[in-house]
Amino acid sequence: MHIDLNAFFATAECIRNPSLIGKPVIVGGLTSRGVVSTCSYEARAYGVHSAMPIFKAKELCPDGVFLSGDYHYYEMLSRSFFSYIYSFSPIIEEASIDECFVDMTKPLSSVDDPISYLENLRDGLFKELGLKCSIGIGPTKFLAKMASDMKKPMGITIIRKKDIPNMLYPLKIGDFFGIGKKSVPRLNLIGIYTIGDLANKIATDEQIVKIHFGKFYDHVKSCLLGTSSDIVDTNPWDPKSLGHSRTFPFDTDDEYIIESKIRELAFSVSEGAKREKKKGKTIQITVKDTSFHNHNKSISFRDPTDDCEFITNKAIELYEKYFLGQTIRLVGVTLQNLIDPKDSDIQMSLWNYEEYEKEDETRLLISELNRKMKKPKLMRAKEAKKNGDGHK
DNA sequence: TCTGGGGTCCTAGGACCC
DNA sequence: TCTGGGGTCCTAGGACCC
Repeated sequence: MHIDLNAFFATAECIRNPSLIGKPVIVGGLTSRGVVSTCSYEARAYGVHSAMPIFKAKELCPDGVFLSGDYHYYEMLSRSFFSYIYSFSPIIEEASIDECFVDMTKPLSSVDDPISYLENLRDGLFKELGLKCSIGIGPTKFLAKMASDMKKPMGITIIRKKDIPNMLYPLKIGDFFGIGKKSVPRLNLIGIYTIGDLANKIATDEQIVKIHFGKFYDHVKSCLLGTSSDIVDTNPWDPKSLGHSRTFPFDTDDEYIIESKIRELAFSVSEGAKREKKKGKTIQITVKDTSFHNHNKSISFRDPTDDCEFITNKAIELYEKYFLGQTIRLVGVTLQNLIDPKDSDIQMSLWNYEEYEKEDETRLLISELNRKMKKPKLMRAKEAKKNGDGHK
């Protein structure tokens, strides 16, 4: 089973303020550069949707109720949601704040009428917590996920293996979970507009589909056959990276403003790492330029860190080295290659800390030299070409 | 006063090692 | 006379999801 809360943040606001029920509620960043996070179905009727700039939502729905959101409150409600689901099955994969996969093999095996059982689950959630959900049932996580998307709000949908041609093939290719808006035009180019077209193309010209999807191909094929994973992963979230970023109210090249923000972000990142009991080997800074392009610069170390000062200094060094003077829209700091310090303590103690430092310095020196070497070489080649004496 | 912030995973090239 | 094969790590960029 895949279960998805409908318009979660907007519904959450209605729960604590019932006077909002029935109104177009729009939750999102209320700054000039904010976007819609979630909105109620009443707001969707005006054409408002997630990720839409707030200013546009205000144009479409001037009388909407605009709220900035309260993530801690949503998190709390989310915990209650999962607790409720745990009372049906202990095998749950928490996929995000408002959705999860649940292994219902056992609970459903002793049930005569699965639909009324699921209606009961859905209505109980609404009665107990005021939350609305859509439920999808299938033999794989993919099919359950696709099913829960089909009837919103409060829908219950079953996709059996034999239903795949009837229920999935007519859908637009962009509805396939994992195929996004960049891939759609590329697939259109080879005549794939629907999920059925994709299945057909695999049957008739497998090679071209393989080239398009790369490593993703095997997964896509198994999804269409109804043989992709049905394993509900109960492991708690184990972060691989932790980062924070901020969009400035105005594009800026002000070194003081940007570096102050980097300090704040680095502090939050360090706190987050400590909270999660993680250390990272790589520090990355992200910059979004005025044309919305992202640029990342990162540096790695032998010894993982969660140290605020270290992260701050490295992030600022990266900024000054690569972006100083440039006008930017957003800056971010991320700690990557996270490891559990417990796992590396043994290895750490085998080494002398100063050896680590020396290694880092040596490595930095080498990469620095390489960078310096690279340019002149290229320039030499260019000059040689220009002078027509390349063979010299 | 025009488009957030949190993540995951994949690709691809280069340096380096044996 | 004219350049291996296998592998890891680092870095940058990008697609995708909620």
